[in-house]
Formats: sequence, structure tokens, C-alpha cells
Amino acid sequence: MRHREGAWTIGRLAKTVGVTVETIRFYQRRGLVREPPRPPGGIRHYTPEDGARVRFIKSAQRLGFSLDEIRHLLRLDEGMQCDAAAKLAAQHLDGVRMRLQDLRRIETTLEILVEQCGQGKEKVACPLIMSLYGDKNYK
Amino acid sequence: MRHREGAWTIGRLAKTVGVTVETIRFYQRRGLVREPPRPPGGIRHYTPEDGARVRFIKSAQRLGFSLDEIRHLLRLDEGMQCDAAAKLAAQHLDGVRMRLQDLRRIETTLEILVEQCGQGKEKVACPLIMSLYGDKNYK
DNA sequence: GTTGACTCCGTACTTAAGTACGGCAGTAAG
DNA sequence: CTTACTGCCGTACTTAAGTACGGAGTCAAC
Repeated sequence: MRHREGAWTIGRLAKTVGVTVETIRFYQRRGLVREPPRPPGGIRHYTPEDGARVRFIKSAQRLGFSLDEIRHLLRLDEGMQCDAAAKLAAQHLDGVRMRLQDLRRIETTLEILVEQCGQGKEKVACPLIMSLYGDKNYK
Repeated sequence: MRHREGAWTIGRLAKTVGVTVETIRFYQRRGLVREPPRPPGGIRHYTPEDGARVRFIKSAQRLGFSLDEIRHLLRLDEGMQCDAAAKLAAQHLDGVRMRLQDLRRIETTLEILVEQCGQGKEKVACPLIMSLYGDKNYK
């Protein structure tokens, strides 16, 4: 290995952080990961900092942030703006809570319907299907 | 209005159930809504049953079913297979519960991070950002 | 009997977050 | 020096659930 330590190819970077090369390139097109300068007639070299950045993206994704939100967070990081980052996270949290409410409503409804169906008085129209038709004289 | 009651144009159907004409056509291409026969040199006519079907689709969507799942449910409806429908709903419910778990985990993490950021000891690196970098000596 | 609205049909575009492909260039090993 | 990977770059495809567009045919009203 002739290269200096801490200088990776894109393939090495991808493998190190556990994504594919194509994903790195995609993040670059999205402006989330820099494109290191390409030496004339050579290939680009990446550093562990690039790896940290990709890992940051992946962590934020596990918290449900979109790539657009993550780009925003990364810009804030560069400026060390904790308040703004917290505000963004709080907004995202609001969205999460709304999705939670939706899912809880759905969970409750489905629980009831599945249970009603399980009561197995066949011969009667399926409660689930009836409910989806709007219940009352549905056809 | 020369047409028999209960015979609608696609536009009337769409307006009645609160979707666009394009959405109806899309459901037809997906096999969720029938295409009534087209009389030679005329236009297709729809019935209130078609309306009920579209409303069924929309209700199921509110419960988070995908169009593929809904097509499945509609096939079961035709055969009056309550058990199978309930099984499908139960599987869907499992998925909903998994998404709920994910979202609850995310909610908790974000709550903690937002609160830590709010403690406002500036001068220290942002807890949110640090956490996304994986916390320990991140650069 | 001609407007103007509506239908029909096919095709293409949208968003999100990638994945896949293909040709050409650079690099590593023998 | 040649072989076999990689890297580079542009383009196109993927899924889900639609939305948009454009031209030609129909229908209803004046």
C-alpha cells in the first residue's frame, strides 16, 4: 500500500462505513458528502472525516431524518449552531409524534376489527370488510 | 339528464367519492376498480357500486393498507373470506406495531437530545450533533 | 352545428433514497 | 506488459401512489 495512512479510495470508504460506493456518490450529488479534488490523471482520495460524515448521515437516518434535514444539520454543525440544530430536531420530533398518533389510531382500529373477525360468527358479513365499506348498507 | 339513475360518468364518480379522475384511472390500471364496457362510439358508465369500491380503497388506505394489500382484501371480499381478510389485517397490524416501536424509540431519543440541547450550556459541542457523530472523539 | 366541457388513452413526470449499467480510465500484481 | 480490479461519470431504472399533459373523440347546450 503506497498511499499515506488516512487516505482511502471511495471503495475503501464505502466498505469502512458499511454503504455501497453508489450510495457515497449519491450523497455527493446531494451535497451531503464532499468530492475531494481529483489529482490530474489520478483518483480521488478520502479521509476518515469523510467516513465520520457518512456515519453521521446514517445515524440521523436511524432517527428518521430525511437527507434534506440531514444536509441542514450538517450545515449547522459546520457553524456550531446548537440552538438551530435543536430546533430542527424538535420540529422533526413533532412530525414523529404526529405519525405516532396516526399509527396508534390505526393500531386500535385494526385490533378491534381483527378481534371482531375472530369471534367467528360466520354467516354474517365480515366486520373488517363491512367497516371498510363504511358499515351501513354498503352496496 | 337522459341517463338512467345510477349511471355516472367517470368525472361524476370521481367527484362523488372525492378523488380525481386520474386517480380512478390509476386504480383501474392497478386492477382495483373495474373498467365498465365502453359502448361503441360512446363513453363508459359507472355505478354506485364503483363508488363504494373506491370508498373502500380510501378507507383501507386510512388504515395504512397499501394498494396491493387492498387489492387482496377486495378479492377476499368477492369470495366472502372473513378469516383470510382477518389474517391479512393481523399481518398488517404486526407491521404497524413494528413501525410504532421504531417511532417510539426515535421519539425517546429525540426527546432526550432536544432536552440536553436546551440545557443551553453553550461553549460545549452540541449534544445532538455529537450523538449523531457517534459521541466519542468524533473527528 | 358549433362551442365548450368532458372522456379516452398513452405517455411522461413527481418524490425519496437509492440501485444498476456501461464505457472509459487509472491502478495493482505478476 | 498484460490482466483484473477499481474508480469515474453519466444515464436510466426501482417502488408507491399518484399527477400532469396532449391529442383525439363525444356529449350537451345554445
